[in-house]
This record gives sequence, C-alpha cells and structure tokens, in this order.
Amino acid sequence: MPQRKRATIREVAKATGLSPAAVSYALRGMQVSEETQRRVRRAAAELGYEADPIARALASGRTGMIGVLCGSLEDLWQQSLAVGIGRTLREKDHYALILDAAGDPDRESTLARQLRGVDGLIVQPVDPAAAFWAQLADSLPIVVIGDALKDARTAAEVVFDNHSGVTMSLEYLRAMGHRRVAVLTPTRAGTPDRPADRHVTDEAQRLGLEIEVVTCPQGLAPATEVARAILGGQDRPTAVFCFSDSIAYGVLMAANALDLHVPRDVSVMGYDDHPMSELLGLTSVNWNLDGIVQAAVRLVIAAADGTIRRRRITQEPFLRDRTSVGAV
Amino acid sequence: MPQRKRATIREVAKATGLSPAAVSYALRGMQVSEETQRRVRRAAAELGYEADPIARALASGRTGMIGVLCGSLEDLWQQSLAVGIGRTLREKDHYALILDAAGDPDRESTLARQLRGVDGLIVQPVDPAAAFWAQLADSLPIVVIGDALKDARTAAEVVFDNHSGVTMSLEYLRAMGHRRVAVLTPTRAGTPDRPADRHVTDEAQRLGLEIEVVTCPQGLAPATEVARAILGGQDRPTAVFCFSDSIAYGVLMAANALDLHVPRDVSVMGYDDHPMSELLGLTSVNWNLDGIVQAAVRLVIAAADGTIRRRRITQEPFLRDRTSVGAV
DNA sequence: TCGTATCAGTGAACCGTTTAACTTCAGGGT
DNA sequence: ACCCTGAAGTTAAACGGTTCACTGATACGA
Repeated sequence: MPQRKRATIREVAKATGLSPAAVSYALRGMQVSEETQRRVRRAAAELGYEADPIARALASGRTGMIGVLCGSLEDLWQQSLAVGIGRTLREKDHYALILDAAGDPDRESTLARQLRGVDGLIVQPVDPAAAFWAQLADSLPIVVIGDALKDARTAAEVVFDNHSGVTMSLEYLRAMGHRRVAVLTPTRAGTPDRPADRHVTDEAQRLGLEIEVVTCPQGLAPATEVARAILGGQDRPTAVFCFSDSIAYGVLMAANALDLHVPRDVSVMGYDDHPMSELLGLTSVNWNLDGIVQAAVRLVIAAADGTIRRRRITQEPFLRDRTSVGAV
Repeated sequence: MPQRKRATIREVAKATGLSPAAVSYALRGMQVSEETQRRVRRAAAELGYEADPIARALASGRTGMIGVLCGSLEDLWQQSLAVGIGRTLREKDHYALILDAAGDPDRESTLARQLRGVDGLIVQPVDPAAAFWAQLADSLPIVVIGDALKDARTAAEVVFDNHSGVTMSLEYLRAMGHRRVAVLTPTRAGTPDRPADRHVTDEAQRLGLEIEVVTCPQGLAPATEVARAILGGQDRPTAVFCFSDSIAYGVLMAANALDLHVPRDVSVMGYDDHPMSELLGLTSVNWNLDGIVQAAVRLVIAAADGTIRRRRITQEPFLRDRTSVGAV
C-alpha cells in the first residue's frame, strides 16, 4: 500500500511558527487568542491535518468509542436497536463498536472482558446474573438495556417492564379464549431462567393457562425448525407466545409450511414489535425502540463524561393488536 | 468513575525481572525462549495484564479495526450484510466499525474522509463515481462491494453482475405478460444514475416494456409512502420491480393498505433476497449474502496484511421464484 | 512605583506499546 | 586459540498527540 503520509501536529506547528502544544490548544479552542486560532485552523486546513484519533486516545485516555454489546443480532429488533444506537452516537460525535454475543453467555463474557479502548458500554445482556459484570462495571461506565444486572453498579439502566409485558400478553391470549399455549423464549445456554421466564410460569398459573416453555435460537431458520416440531406434533397448542418478533416470524414460517392458517388454526403473538410485524399482521408487544435508543445514548455519553452518577429508566410496553391472534 | 487501574507492561516486566521489550516479545511468541515465554505468560495472567489496544495501535500502526461503510442500513439486506461482516471479522480477530451513509452521498463522503484509525475499509458505495474514493484508496486498502469505484485503485472488488440481475428480472416479468412496470430504485441524492439504473432503461426498451422509474428511500415507512402514490394512481402498472427487498416490503404494505391483492392485482419483484422474503413469498433476485461476506472479509484482511495486490470477484445472481409475481 | 493578576504561549513529561539496533554469551567449526 | 554464528535479551527511540507547570509580557489597581 502506498499509505500516503498524513500531516502531524508538529508540521502544523512549524508552519505557523508555534509550538505543538499551542496548536493542540488552538484546534480545540482553548487558551489561545482568537487570532492565533484562525491562523492555526487555516494552516491545518491547508496541510490537510486532522488529529490522529489513536494518538489522541492514548494521550487523553478517551477514544470516543462506545461498545454496543448485543444479546443476539440474529434478532431483527436488536439489529434495529444497534443500527439506531450507531446512528445516534454518530450524531453526537462518537463511534459505536457493535458486538454480538449471539445468545451465548460465554461469548458474551469473552467479548465483554476483552473489550478495551472504549469510553463506555451499552449492553443488552444475555446473562444479567453473570458475576463478571460487577467487576467490569467499576472499570467502565455501563448502560444496560433490558434486564438490570445483578449487583453491578451500572451507570444507568433502561429496564423493560417485562412483568407488565408478559401479563398483558397472557391476559390477552386468555381473553381470546386460549388455554393451551406454547411459549418460545430465546436460548441462553447455561443461563438461569430470566425473571421474565419465571413470570410467565407464574402468570400462566394465575390465569389457569396450560403452558409449555421451549427455548429457541433467535433467527428465522432455526426458529422455524423449533416451531415446526411444536405445531407439527399432535395435541398442538392453540396459541404460541414468542419472546421476540424474529422467533414469531419463524413460527409463521412453520405454520405456512404446515398449511396452518393464522390465526384460524393457530394464534401467534410476538414481542418487541419490529416494523415488519405491521406488514405481517403480527400482534406484538411494543417497546418504543426509538425512545430506548435515545435514552441509552444520552445516558452512556453522560456517564462517560462523568456527569451522572446513577439513573434508572423504566420502559412501559403497550400491546399492538393486529391479526395474528384470534379467538379459539 | 472508579476506573480500576489496569496493569501495564512495565509492571509485568518488573514482576519477571525482564525488560518491557522482552515481555512484549514474549507475549507475542517471538525471539524469547519457551521457558521465559511461560514465565511471562503466567505473570501476565496473575496481574491480569492485557495489552492496551490503543497504545499498541499507536506503536504498531495497526488497530485491528476495519471500517464497514454501508450505503443504507435502513435496508434490511445491508443490515444482514453488516452483521455478517461484523461476526466474520470477529472470528478473525478483528473489529468492525460499522458506519451508515443512509443513502446520502454527502454523508458518505464525510464519513469516509473522517475515517481514521482503521486498517482497511469495506464499502458498499452510494456514489461509486465520487472523486474522493481515488484519494482515499491510496491511503487505505479498500474492498468495495456492489459497484466498482470509478478509477480508484481499490485493493479488491466484489462486484455484482447487476446487468445479469436486471436482465433476468425484466425478462421474467415480460414472460409473465407484464408490459407496464414501475421501477423503484433507492434514492441517492445528487448522484448520477447508476449503471444498473441505466441498464434497466435499456433492457426495458429491448423487451418492449413501458417503464416508469421512481426513486425511493430505503426503509419500510417511506417506501410505503412512495408505493402508495404509484399503486393508488389511475393507470396503475401491472408490476413493480424494486431494487431492494426492503423497498419491496414497502410496496407490499401499500398494496395491503389499498386492498390490492398480490399478485392478482399487482405483481411485486424484489432484489437481494432477504430471509424474510421467503416468509412473505416475495419473488426476488438472490445475491448469496454469505459468500459475499466471506469474500469481503478475507480480502480486506489480506489487503491490510499486504498479501494481495488487486483482485476482482464477480457475483452471479439467480432468480428466486416465489409467489409475488403472477401472470397478468 | 511596585506588586500582582491575566493572557498567550512554551517546554517537557507522559500515555503504553512496538521495534530497530545493539550487547552478551555460549557453542561450533577450523 | 580464533572467528563466526545464532539465540536471548536489553536499550532507547519512536508513535502523535495532550497536559502540567512554567515564563514573559502586558495591563491594572493601589
């Protein structure tokens, strides 16, 4: 590679007859006179100088990069989340380093621990109960989305009121006359049940629902596999409640393949409400993606700047009633 | 923030009674004896030492980061591409810095130029004809996906045979009896027509098709708007050919809203073949996402290592025949 | 007139690695 | 006994900024 050499701060200093320090200050609008600032800026522009972010990071201890560790990017909703966070961070002069745990707690642990050179971390945890979070949290400001981490002093939390989301879903299914419902929840190998999963069981009991909980990888193809087994068996449930829209899409695929009509033969309920769900008529629980993105980014930057201590924001869901759930 | 201090290489050196340089070499398995390597590794593990990537980057000139500049992440297919590239890079010990031009050539230019501190760039260009690419290409190895850049000495190109893709789509529509077809192509403000767009016009002429080309933003909501106008007007075309599946989804939305049945009332053809298209029965042109991801990653790393000079890989499409296109 | 605060800018240390060039020493060939 | 070689480490200079502590000069009030 030819690798054209870029101008350094020293060359700008030479060109203006100033010291490198003065140039550094001038370009960031500190300490030096307006007049000199202009001179420096002009010289920098002429030389095509732009500060090397690496060197700057080493010296200043800040990189302008925020880690974004996603539970599983196979999930379209999380993809949207990541994209939104990336865009919003960029608007505030930061970069997103997007990482994918792929639903695997080990991978998550590895990624989180290897992570260095970022000013903060936004994470949607696979295993919020893992021990390493606490350790990580006091070397790095963390903003967590979804489930709060176990005894980690995170900088901020944007938690979902899954309790409420689960209750409204199950009550709705019950109201539509369903009694036997399958629950598809994302696989998290080696992770203890999430509070949300436990809550499903509790609520089902309260409502007199007969449920069968099955774990299922995110992603269309694998979810279709799993759903096929459930819908294809004898004694098929009248409804399937999926803990992500992506999984629900898999269920719709399987229903298609088995020539089952939704919602006549089987009802399907999603969770997250991805834009595509509108097109597919999937009834789902909406989590206000945009609000979450804005909040998470605002909080992580504030935390990196040290302008907040702790903060907790709770998201309330609402049920988006479409056509994939019918009365039995 | 408490910001627990991390061990430096000097401390490891002190602990082992070696020089920092020896430690550096040892941890990378160079120059020093097996015996010493073991000692160093053990000490490092005990102290919880792990090299600071920033300092390493400054000294070595390599960051292990690859920029991934996407044309528009509103497009689900490009989202999948970005996610795939991110995952694959991570497997090869690199990080992806994902950037979104959002279909805007200015934004693309800004992002590309500001980009520093990466070892290479994978780009799916909005405006392949822009002048700055050439300049960028000789300060950074670039792998381009989609359309080749204009006179830039890119390290590698994974180009799509759009010529072929367009021809097979149009011929298929023609064979199904369509004559009046609307073409929806992503907006690229201020950009001259892509070769692919021109080819559409040429082929339409050759096939005796009466086409209307309309630009349209990526993303479900805006595409639906545009499609609504087209499908809602009098003299509605019998088929719509979309230059991305995401746009096609918008068309399906609009058809739904207008109570038009697909394909009875209107046929819809996509481009890219996103996994969701299977579920939606969208007939589309498949581009082998996975192969592209693998190729791009392999090439960009090779280019960053300086082990390739130039390379061009051409992707051939095939038509995935589903149910959204019918005979008139 | 003197002391002192303020402003504009300087010099040098520092951030934590890598790497080129050099030293030291043991072993081998002649 | 001598030179050469290679292995195992060491030294010190980068890498390209930021920032702390300081200097001179100018203005200011008493």
